[in-house]
Amino acid sequence: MADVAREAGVSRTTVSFVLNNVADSNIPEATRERILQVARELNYVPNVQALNLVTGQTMMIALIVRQTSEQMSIDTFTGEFIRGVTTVIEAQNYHLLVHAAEPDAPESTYGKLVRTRKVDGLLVTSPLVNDPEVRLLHDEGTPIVLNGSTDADDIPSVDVDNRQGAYTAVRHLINIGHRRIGHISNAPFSYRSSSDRLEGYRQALAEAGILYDLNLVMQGEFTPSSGFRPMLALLDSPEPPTAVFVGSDTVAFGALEAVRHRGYRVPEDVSIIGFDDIVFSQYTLPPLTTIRVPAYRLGYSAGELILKIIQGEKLPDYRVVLPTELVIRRSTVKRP
Amino acid sequence: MADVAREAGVSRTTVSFVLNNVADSNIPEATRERILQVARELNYVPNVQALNLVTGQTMMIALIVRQTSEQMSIDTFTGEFIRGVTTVIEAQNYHLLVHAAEPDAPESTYGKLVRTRKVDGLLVTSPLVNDPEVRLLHDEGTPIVLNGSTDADDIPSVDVDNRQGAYTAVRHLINIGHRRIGHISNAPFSYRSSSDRLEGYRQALAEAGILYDLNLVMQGEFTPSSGFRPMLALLDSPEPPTAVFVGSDTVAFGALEAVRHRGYRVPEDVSIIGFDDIVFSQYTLPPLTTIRVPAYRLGYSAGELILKIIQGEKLPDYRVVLPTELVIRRSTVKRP
DNA sequence: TCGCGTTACTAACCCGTGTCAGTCAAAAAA
DNA sequence: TTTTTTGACTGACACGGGTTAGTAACGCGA
Repeated sequence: MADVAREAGVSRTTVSFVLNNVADSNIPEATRERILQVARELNYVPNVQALNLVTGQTMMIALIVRQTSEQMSIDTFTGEFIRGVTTVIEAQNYHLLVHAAEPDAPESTYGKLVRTRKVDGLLVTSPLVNDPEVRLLHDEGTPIVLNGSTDADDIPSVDVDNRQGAYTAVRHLINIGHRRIGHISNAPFSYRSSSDRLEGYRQALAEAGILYDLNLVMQGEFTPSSGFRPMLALLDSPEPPTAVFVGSDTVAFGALEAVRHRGYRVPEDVSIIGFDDIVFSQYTLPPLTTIRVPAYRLGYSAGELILKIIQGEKLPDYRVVLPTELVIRRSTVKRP
Repeated sequence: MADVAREAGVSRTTVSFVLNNVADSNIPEATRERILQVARELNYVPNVQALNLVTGQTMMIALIVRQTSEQMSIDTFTGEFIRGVTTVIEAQNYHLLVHAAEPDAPESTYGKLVRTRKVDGLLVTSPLVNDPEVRLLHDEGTPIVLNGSTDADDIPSVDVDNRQGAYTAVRHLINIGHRRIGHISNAPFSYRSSSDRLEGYRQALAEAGILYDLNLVMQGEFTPSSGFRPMLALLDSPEPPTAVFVGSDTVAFGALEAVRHRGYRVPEDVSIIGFDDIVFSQYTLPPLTTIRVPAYRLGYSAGELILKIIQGEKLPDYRVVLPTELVIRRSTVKRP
């Protein structure tokens, strides 16, 4: 910038005024043109580091991901989510920093990012949603948005309507004649998403006057293999279900496998409905009926929300809840 | 830092010396202790922006991804790759910036990142590997590592041995008695990965004395649906193959679907082998025989390589080629 | 007592930018 | 003619650190 100033025969201040289009700095058109010309010739590009230093903004938002390698390899959600986030924030000149929080290093691994002024705000994905560090940072005034629901109602978050989605799924099974309906969760019930989905399941049953039977409720944990045993258990129970609501497509793959393993068929012997609608659910045998979760739009919303918070907008409600959608394919069928 | 200096009754310089453990600055233990104590009390954290400005380093590496939303939703590779990269670079205090390059904005969208000093280096994923911008940046001296192979041999890159992997796949089919073997690519043949895999396919055929038949070679494009039609075409041909090597698991899913669609069975009527070994390949019906690509390790290697380049290490060879592994499951079977 | 080498620091400059408070000459108003 | 206003700029400080060159005080040997 100093070079440009020298070359154009003006002060650095003037160059700054011109390049930033500062109002009330009456620079005549001739000078302005000359400066722009020189800047172009000298191939001037501002140093954002210096800019950040003086403005106090980093134009950077961190996405904190805590997943094992195994989870990551299964996960198509995060990719779509990232795409949604970047689409919004890059349009406003922000960038996304992806940070993998180590499961064993319990704290301050990501708090450091904001304390050292590396980023302006934090997007935190679900397993960390109840981390005390999150609470602390939020109370310190750090712009933060959770992806997933917590019990902490005052922290901004973005999530899908899990209860409603589960309700819709089970309602669908009931509508097509099922009364004995099992459930395998997507994750341990300590996760809010799991307990919310369970609640939706129970609500649908209650409305239809079906008794809640604890023997029909099993716990899955993210992976296909975690759906295998629970499904076997359901099939082997004295009074097996005619339909099962699985809280995650990925877990449902293991469940499908288990049904085949016992020599039964989907959907003739058991109907199965999943949750998430990942791409591969179209290609299982049979294609999986499921509840669609708009991963891209969740990311998009999270991006919008964090930007608003960073820019100090006062919003009436900091929580975004997106609707789900029932996608009927071939793994569920009318009970004769 | 000025606060710490004032509180400790020393100059800012001294504080800097102590905090950075500068050699040859003989600060007595007493003073050192006092400064550290005050820094702790005042909860001092350095401002990395300021540090970056003075050191000229940003401790930031960008990963440039160019994928459509649809590709992203299928992709489990990128997630694992990211995990590999962050594992290495965060250990050295670097961070990863993920940038989604718009397919329509052809250039300088990511070059800007390095020119404005936002990042110290670039990791570029495959669709962009032949982008002229890449060439330009490399020639300008930007530290850059490609994920995927190009014809430009002088640019550092990380990739799997595509030719060898394909060779192994087809060799496997030949070993179990197949002679009429089709191929559906993972991507258009303009992609280096596709043409390399095709080459491996041809090499295996040639070695076994099998004539290369162009009618048996089809083109896929990333998605399951792009594997559907080509497979139908192969099945409907006058002399259909008894086995097909598909250049991508994802595309293979569509192929499996096509086989069922025509009322045939895998592997009894056609054997199918994929490429990538994504998690879901274990859960197709039948589970897919495939070639494993170490996504995490590719990311890890890419991270190591870019750090070495940034730190100015002169390496004999800037190209990393990782081996693949044959994973035999149930979609391939001995030809009677 | 003087000179010199250590020890324990510090003043001042630099990185690349934004921005406020002036400055100076020319034009307009009194 | 003198004063005021306007136009066109610029000097200097700030952001939060790293670093080089230098200095004051002290101890020690001659």
